[in-house]
Amino acid sequence: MSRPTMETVAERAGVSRALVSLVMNNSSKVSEAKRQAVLHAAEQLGYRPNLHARNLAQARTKTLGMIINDIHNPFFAEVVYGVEAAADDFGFDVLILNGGRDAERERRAVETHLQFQVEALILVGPKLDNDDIVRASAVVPTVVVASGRDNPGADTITTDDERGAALAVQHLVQLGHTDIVHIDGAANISSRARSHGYEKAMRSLGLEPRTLRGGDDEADAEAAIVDLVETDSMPTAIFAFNDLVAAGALSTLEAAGLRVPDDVSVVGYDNTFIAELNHMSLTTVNQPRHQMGQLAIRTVLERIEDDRTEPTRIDLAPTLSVRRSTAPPRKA
Amino acid sequence: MSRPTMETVAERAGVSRALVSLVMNNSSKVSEAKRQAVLHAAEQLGYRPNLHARNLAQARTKTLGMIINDIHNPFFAEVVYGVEAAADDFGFDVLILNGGRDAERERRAVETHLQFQVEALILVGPKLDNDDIVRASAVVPTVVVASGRDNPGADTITTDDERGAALAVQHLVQLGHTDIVHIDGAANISSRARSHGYEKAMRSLGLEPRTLRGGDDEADAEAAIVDLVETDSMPTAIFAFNDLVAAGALSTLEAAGLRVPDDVSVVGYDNTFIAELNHMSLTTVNQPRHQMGQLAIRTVLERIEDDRTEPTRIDLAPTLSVRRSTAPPRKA
DNA sequence: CGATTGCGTTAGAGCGCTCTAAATCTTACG
DNA sequence: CGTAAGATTTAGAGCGCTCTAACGCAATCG
Repeated sequence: MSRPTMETVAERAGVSRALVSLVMNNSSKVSEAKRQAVLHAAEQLGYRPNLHARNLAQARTKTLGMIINDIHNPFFAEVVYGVEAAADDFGFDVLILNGGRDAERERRAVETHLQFQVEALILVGPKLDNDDIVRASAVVPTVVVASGRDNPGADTITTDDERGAALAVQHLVQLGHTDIVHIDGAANISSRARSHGYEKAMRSLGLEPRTLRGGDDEADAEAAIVDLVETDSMPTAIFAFNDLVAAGALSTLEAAGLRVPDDVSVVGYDNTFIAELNHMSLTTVNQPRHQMGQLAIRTVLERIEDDRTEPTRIDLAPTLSVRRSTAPPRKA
Repeated sequence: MSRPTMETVAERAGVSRALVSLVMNNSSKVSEAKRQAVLHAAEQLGYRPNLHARNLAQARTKTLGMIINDIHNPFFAEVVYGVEAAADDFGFDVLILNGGRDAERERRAVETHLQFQVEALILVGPKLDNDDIVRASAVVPTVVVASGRDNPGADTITTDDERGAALAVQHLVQLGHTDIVHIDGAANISSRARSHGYEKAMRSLGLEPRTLRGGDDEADAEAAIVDLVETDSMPTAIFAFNDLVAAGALSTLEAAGLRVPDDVSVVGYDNTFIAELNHMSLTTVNQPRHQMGQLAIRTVLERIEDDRTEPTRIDLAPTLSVRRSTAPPRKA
C-alpha cells in the first residue's frame, strides 16, 4: 500500500488533480468549499506531497546543502544554528551532510548535494581544496564559512584569523610573555592564516616565533607537548590552533606535572562552550559564529535571488575572551 | 543555461536515453564502446544525474532521514558517526536535520524527511512525544536511538539507563557517600529512566533519594546548585543527568567556592570527550555510542529489506568510567 | 437580451529518469 | 546460407507534481 498521491486526494474530494495542487500551494483562487473538501480528504488519507515530484516539476528545490567539517566540533554547531535560523526566515530547507574531517568524504557529500539539486552549497570549514571549490561553485552558488583562504568563485565568510592570532599574541606579550609557542592546525583550512598571524605578530614585537605541528582535535596536541617536555624547551605560553587543541594541551601539560596558568599560559581559538566551562576557563579568540552562519545564508541568497555573480568576502572582527588559563609568566 | 540531462548526453554520445540510463547504473549489458562514448559525453557536459527524477521513477530513494536532538551536544556526534559508517556500508545516503532541542522543530523535520520520501527515520534522542513517534512509524520504519522510554511501533536502541544510573550510585556509595543528590534531565527523553534508576538504587541501599530539576545543558545545572548552596543542603555527591549538566555543576560549584572532589563528588553521564579532558576528568557513565548508531541502521534495514514488522528493542549495557571527579567524602 | 468580464476549475503537457517489452544486430550452427 | 539464440539497444509509458492555456459559468453592462 503505497502512499497516497494528489490523484487519490483529488478523487476523494471530487475535484481535479490541478485543484489539489492549488490548495497545497495555498493559492488564493480556490473557493472555500473546495479548499476544505481537499484539505479534509488529504487529512483523512494522510497525504503528504512528494518533494521529488515537486522539485522535478518546478525548476527549483528551495533546498540548501550544507557540509560540516566535523559534527564533533562544537564550533560548527553554532554556525549551523545561525544558518538554520536564517534559512528558516527565507523558507529554505537545509540538508546537512557530515564531512567527517575527510576531504574524500566531503567530495562525495558535494556530489550528493548537487544530485539533490540544492540551490546553493554552504561549506563550513571545508577540507576540500581549491579546485574542488572552484568546480562546485561553477555548478551552484557556493559560500565557504570559516576558512582563512580565498576561495575563487565562491563567497567567503570568515573572521580575520590573522588578526585573531595577533590578539592572542598581544595579550600574552602584555602579560609579559616572550617565549610563546604556537601549535598549529596542520592541514586544517584555517591553519595557515592563524599561523601566519601569529608569526607576523611575534616578529613585529621583536620575538622569535616557534610553530609546532598540531591538528584540529584534542588528540592532536599531545605529540607537540610531549616534544616540548622531552626537549626541555617548554615556553611560558602556548597559543593553540583551536579550543580542542588547547584542551588537549591542557590535559597533556597536566599529565606532565605542569600547571596552567602558573607554569604555562594557554590560549585557544573559537570560544566554544568548552572554553567557557569554568573548569577549563580558557582564554580564547572569539568568532561570532551565529552571525557567520546567518551571513552565509544572506550572501548566498543574493546569488540565488538577485543573481549577483561577483564573489563576495565578508571578514568579521574576532575578539579576545580572557579567562583564567592565562597569567603573567612566573618570575624567572 | 540549465544543467544537462540524460537527453543531452544521449544526443552527444549518439545513443538513446535508455542506454545512458543503463550506463549510469553500470549495467553489465552495455558494449564497452558505447559505455565509453557515454561516459565521455557525460564527462564533457558535466552531467550529473537528477536524484529527484530518479527517485520519482524508481519506487525508492536509498535515503535515510536522521534527526538529531541537538548538534551542539557531542554525545550525538558519536552516534552520527556510527550511523554514517553503517549506512555507507549499505549504500544509503543519510540526510541530517537538526532538531534544535525543540519538539516543534523536530516535528517539522520529520515532515520534511517524509516529504523527501526517506526510507526510514532515525531519531537520535528525540524530543517528540509518543504520539508523534507512533504517527511517524506508521508511515515509515522508524528507529529511536538513546531514548529511555518505549516507543510503540518504532525500534529502539538504548543503553539501559536505569542500570547506568545504578552504576553511578553504587560507585558513590562504595566510596562512602550516603548523601547523593541527582540533578535530572527535566523534559529530556532519557530523564525518566535515569532518575528512576537513581531512586531505585538509592532506596535499595537504604538511602533517601533527592532529585532536583536540571535540564540537558551546562546552563541548566546552575539553578539546582545555587539552590543547594542557598538552602545549605549541599550533599557530598552529585549525580548529573549528563556530562554537560555535570560540567555546569562543576562550574557553579567552583564559583561557590566548593572543590571537586574534595568537597563534593560529581558524576556525569554519556562519557563525551568533555568528560575525558584531563582538566575535567569527569567520572561518568559510558554508552557505546558508535555501536548504537550502527545498530540503529542494522535494525532499520531489517525492516526495509527483510520486512520485519515487529518492533525490536536493543538494550546495551552501560559501563562506568571512573575519573578524578569522584572521591571518598571528607571525614565529617 | 447578447456580449463581456472575471472567477474558479480543469485538461494536458512536461519535468528527468527507470523499466518493460519489443526491435535490431551478431554470432553460431546445421 | 538461413535461422535460432543471445547480446545490445531503443521506444514509450509512467513516476507525482506544476503550470499554461483554455473552459464553464455567473455576474455585469449597454
